[in-house]
Amino acid sequence: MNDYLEAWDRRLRTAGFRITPQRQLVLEAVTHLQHATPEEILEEVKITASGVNLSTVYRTLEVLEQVGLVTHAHIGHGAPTYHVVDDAPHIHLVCSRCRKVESINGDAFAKYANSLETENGFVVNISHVALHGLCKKCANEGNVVTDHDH
Amino acid sequence: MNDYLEAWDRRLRTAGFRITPQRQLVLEAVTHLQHATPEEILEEVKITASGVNLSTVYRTLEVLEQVGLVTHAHIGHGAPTYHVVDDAPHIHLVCSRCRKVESINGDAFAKYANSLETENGFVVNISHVALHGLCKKCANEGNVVTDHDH
DNA sequence: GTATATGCAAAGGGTTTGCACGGTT
DNA sequence: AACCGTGCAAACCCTTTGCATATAC
Repeated sequence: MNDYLEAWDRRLRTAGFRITPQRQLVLEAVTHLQHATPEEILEEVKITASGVNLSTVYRTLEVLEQVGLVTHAHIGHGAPTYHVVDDAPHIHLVCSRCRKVESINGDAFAKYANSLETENGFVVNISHVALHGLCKKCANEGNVVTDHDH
Repeated sequence: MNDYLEAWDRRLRTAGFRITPQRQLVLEAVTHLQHATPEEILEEVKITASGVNLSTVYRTLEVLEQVGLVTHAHIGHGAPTYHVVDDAPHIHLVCSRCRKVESINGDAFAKYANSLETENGFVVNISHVALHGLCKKCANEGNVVTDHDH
């Protein structure tokens, strides 16, 4: 583990939140699943604690995000996906045609983000970035960028 | 005007779609409003044709996007915003704290996008890009990246 | 003991869909 | 005349909210 997870409870406490089994389980589920929607997180949590409610998952994710333990990105049409903040910084490439999602190293993007910060003062949340377009395979097959996506 | 708008009806026709008043009005509304949600587009369209239905706007936007006349980006929590494709390429910076949206020139981003294409084969739809983070003002004021946003 | 967190159920926003009618080709 | 596009209404998914109960502190 690492500082983030060792100290998850301290993070919550120092921000004035209470420690509950639900919060622990949701955080563990996000950590374990890597990129999961609230619904998927609920299913994971229910394996251990079947009584947990979806609205609790939503409220918990909001809290965990507030204290910086998790973040989310918008991939695909529907629900956002959550992941723990200390994952290796990465960005998401979402194919508008085949819907496949790739996670790629965020270092190159970070350079662009830094120039943005220097020139515009805007600080990008890199973990949140999802770029839409055509993956290698689809770009080679077709040409019209349909992009019905998300 | 320009090629895109002069030929909007040909674009549709050659793709096998029919020309209808609704499609013309929706395209005009998107052009005029610049970054508008389906709901906002409907209101604009209704000024001229009060009988038009929301579902028609959705279906029409899908068609217009398929033939490459419009595209959309995800800004804020809720509905996506649509804009015409021949707008000067730009990307959106969405502040997670104050919710303000800036549109900035997309040239610098395009360089990063090109490197992505070279190295990963992924072709980014630049008009679709929305980067989330903290705007200059909010970055200077606070520090915790809350990012409740969408 | 008190304030916060949870479960439940209902409501809400945004989007999609089935169907019959009307309009474009 | 044939087919596509539209309006309408219902259904759908995802998310939020009010309230009473339970729980962490």
